[in-house]
Amino acid sequence: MKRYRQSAILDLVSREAVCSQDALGRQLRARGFHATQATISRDIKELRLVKRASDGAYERPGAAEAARGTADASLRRAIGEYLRRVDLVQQLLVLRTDPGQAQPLALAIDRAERPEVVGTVAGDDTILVITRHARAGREVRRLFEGWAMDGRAYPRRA
Amino acid sequence: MKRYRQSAILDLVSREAVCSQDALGRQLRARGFHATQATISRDIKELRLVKRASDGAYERPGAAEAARGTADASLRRAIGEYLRRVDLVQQLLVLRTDPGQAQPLALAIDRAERPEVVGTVAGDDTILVITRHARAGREVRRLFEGWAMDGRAYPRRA
DNA sequence: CCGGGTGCTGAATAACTATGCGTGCAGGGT
DNA sequence: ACCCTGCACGCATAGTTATTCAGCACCCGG
Repeated sequence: MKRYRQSAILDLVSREAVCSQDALGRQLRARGFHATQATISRDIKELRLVKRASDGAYERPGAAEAARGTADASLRRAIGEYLRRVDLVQQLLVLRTDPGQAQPLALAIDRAERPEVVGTVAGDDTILVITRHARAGREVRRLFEGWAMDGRAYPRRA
Repeated sequence: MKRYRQSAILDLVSREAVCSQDALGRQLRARGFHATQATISRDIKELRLVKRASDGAYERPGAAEAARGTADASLRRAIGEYLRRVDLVQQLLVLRTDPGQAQPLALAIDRAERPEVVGTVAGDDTILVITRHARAGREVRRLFEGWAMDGRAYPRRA
């Protein structure tokens, strides 16, 4: 029983954002498993799942990295994860992240080696991206803003 | 204030396993920050930290992957994380993991391309590793068992 | 010098998760 | 057959985290 149930948990969690063990319990019931929250807590621990603070969903650690492909896909993912705001001044792009996240995002931008981007300077929560000219800046902004919208569909609690 | 505090949180969390927001609060106080659990909860959410179910510690997602180097180091890490038991029968090594973890571990073993290992077959929580001969099997077992002991030093709650 | 925002925070509390304890159910040995 | 031992589990509850509600500071336009 335990084995099948735990597999079902992995499956459920990979398909959709499940934010509480009770919710998981209900989903499991729909699949024919009956388990209390206590049991699910133990399962989750054994499966070494991780709970994201940002939306409370459970996931397998490294699930994100498995989905990661090229440097470009990586950048896309980093943007979806870290980018908060974008401002454009001529050919200079000012990106804001939550505190401490500027470095990883800047790294992803550098690695993507986009031709329009001349270079980046990153502080703690701000990145300055220098593009070749204002036109390139606008393009990059549009691109980044589009990506930033992508991963925003997690359910919130009521 | 918020910014500095959040940076301190990232720093603390990367240095040692912190399992609760109250504990984090105490550590912060030692560094001169005063914040209630409510504030820390919000910080953790903004920083998008993740809470491991296995030991309750907070971490940055991808912290593990950043620390990852060669395929060998990756294997080492996967073993520390997933391997539960090892049995040896002649040149056949039977590895046990928690449910659903056999596939990722087998993948890591394959990728390491160790010369003693001919191939692997993985189910849900069991991996069969075929080595060239019994001697090679013993070597690999010793190696894996050593690695499996490495990462076992997380603090537990009292 | 006001209102009206906005952002950050603490206190209280609701929501969620972990765990001690007890039960029942195999499997193994005597 | 009977007693161990180990495992899985539920119940109750302790422990941990998220959120709501308010208050305060700051800023900006009138």
